[in-house]
Amino acid sequence: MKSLSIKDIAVKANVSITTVSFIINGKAKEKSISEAVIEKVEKIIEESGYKPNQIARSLRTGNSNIIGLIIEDISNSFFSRIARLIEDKAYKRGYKIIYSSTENSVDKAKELINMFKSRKVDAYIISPIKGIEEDVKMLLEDGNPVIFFDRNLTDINTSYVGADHFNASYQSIQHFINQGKKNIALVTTDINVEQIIERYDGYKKALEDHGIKYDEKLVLKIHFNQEESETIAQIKELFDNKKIDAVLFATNYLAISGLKVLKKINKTIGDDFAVIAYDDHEAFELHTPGISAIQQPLEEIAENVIKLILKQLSTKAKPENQEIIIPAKLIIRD
Amino acid sequence: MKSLSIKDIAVKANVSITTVSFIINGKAKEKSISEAVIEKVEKIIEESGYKPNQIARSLRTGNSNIIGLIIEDISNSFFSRIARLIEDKAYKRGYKIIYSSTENSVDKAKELINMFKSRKVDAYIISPIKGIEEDVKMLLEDGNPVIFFDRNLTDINTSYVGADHFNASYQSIQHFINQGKKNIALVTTDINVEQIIERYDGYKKALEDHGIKYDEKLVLKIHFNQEESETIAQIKELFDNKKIDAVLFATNYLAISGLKVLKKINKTIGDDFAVIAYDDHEAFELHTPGISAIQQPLEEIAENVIKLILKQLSTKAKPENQEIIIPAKLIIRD
DNA sequence: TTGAATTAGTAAAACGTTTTACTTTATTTC
DNA sequence: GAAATAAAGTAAAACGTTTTACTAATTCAA
Repeated sequence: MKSLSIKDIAVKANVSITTVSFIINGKAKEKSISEAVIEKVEKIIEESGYKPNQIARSLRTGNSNIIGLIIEDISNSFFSRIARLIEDKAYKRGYKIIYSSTENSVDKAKELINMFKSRKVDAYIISPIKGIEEDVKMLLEDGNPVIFFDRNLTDINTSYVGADHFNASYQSIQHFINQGKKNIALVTTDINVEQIIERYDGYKKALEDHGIKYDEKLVLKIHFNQEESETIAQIKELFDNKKIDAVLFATNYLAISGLKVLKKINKTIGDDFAVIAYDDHEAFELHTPGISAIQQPLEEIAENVIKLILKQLSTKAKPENQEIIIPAKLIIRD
Repeated sequence: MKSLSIKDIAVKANVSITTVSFIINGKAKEKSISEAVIEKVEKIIEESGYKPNQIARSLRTGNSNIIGLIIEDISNSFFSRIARLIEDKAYKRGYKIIYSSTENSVDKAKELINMFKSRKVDAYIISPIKGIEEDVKMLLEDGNPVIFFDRNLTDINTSYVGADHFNASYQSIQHFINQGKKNIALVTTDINVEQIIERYDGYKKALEDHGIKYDEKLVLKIHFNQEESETIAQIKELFDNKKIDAVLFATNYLAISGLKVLKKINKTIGDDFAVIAYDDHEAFELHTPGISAIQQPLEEIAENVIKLILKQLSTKAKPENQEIIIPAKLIIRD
């Protein structure tokens, strides 16, 4: 069964295609279509279950009502929760989301941008990685709304929404120091993105400000794409060989690996060993003892992202770029 | 800057649009375009960075290379992990995924189906809910490939991939009974979907088969969309007021709520109180003691879903419907 | 050497909309 | 009662592709 087209409706109603189109798009009044015709056509549409072909629409109008979302990995709970919030809010405004994961590969990210471009998405929400600067610049030159979130690329001039990673990290370390910790380790990743660097900077600055010497050996940089077993081995080595009384994990999955290590070597978290994780996780609340964590304001990030995007989509003129930095919250658990 | 069209390329190369189209689509040989022309055109395409407009393509060909994925909630790790696996495999075959969450609302699910329909997605992957039967039937009548996963709707005739919920549930209860448990509770949800019913049936049958009387009061059905605080209160009431030595949680988020209750009331899991969760979760591995869980074979589910879809997409004729039921694995943790 | 087959390519229709510019009829204005 | 305006609607172009059916020139076979 072929699906109905606007023409079928026009024939049934014995009016022109144009008239039907005006009615569908709510321009009937303004185009002076009579009340009688409007009713007749609407009835036929209703009864037949006709739905306009969005593809044809997109081709003609040049916009798709689709927003492209490019993230690192949809199976990471940080991203999937943000995605869900964004989807929700976008949906209410008639936009759909089409998403893809980059897996931190520059090539895949570039490919995705191209794919979205050829699909004429109306806007791009990107958690960017280094290496895609040129592609993003082209998008912006072509007048596409682009918003970065979670991570920023400093040499690109577009709006950004993210948490205040530097301060969150700084405060965590300060918290450790206030507890009297002296040998504070950082387990982070080797991916070269701003938000990770900021966490590192916050760590370092907090140590310096409190007169603790920064010791490179207490910083473990885990290679991004490696097997978890290897990560666990590396963290274990750190814990085994260094005198450490506190650790900040720069991502939640690293913290989870770290907790597995602790479980394995039977080290308990308590007065002589403290842990904070960046990005909260259900496992941390349930853990005994509870694991302190830095909670990113997911809802606020999603809210601001979608607000900026919708504003850009509704006004033709590109508004001023904004950098929205939202404080993250340190949740202390016993 | 307007983006390039096939016409621009044709003009630059001084050939017809048709010729360019043939070359783009790899039909040059078969349509006897000379090697020289092919090279010339390819070079121009390469240099100019031209990418065909997928919307125009879709309009003309009637397919979009997009697969619609309709799930309950992308922020649930079961779905987000499946989504990621499906995305991955689809991407390798040139398909993109467009997803949306139904939040278990029939209206939203129907709306999503319509939306996908008007976007002419090539195939539908759906974790269905009761109430959308008619809409799915229409999709099938129109010749759209539709695959259900995780949950089935028995009166709809289409392929399905899912775990063997009945047996997994049965085995869990059997495990409890072998441990000598007598008062085994089930915490489940009130959503009326097959996979949840099967888990319930497995619970009941296992009890009966082992001569334990089924006691309705030990089954707690949690309302789907309620606040977690309420869920926690209800579980707490169950634990407080009933003599229970083992609990099967029918979903991982219920198990998490349940664990929160245990933590709150200071009840420890051990010889006199056992827990199994349906669907594994990182928190369960980390928990002390580890929480036993039923692990659904995510990878295999995704694999089979995409295999069935791609098969349907490559052959015009609709292949035989298949029901692929994959055993789930009970992971015993101490 | 002719007509069939092959090679190399193209013109134009079609996909389903939106939108511009237009027509026709009725009404108002003076 | 003629000119201007309003009301009600429509024809046709355009969006950017793919694809069918065609042409023109060359080669081949007998």
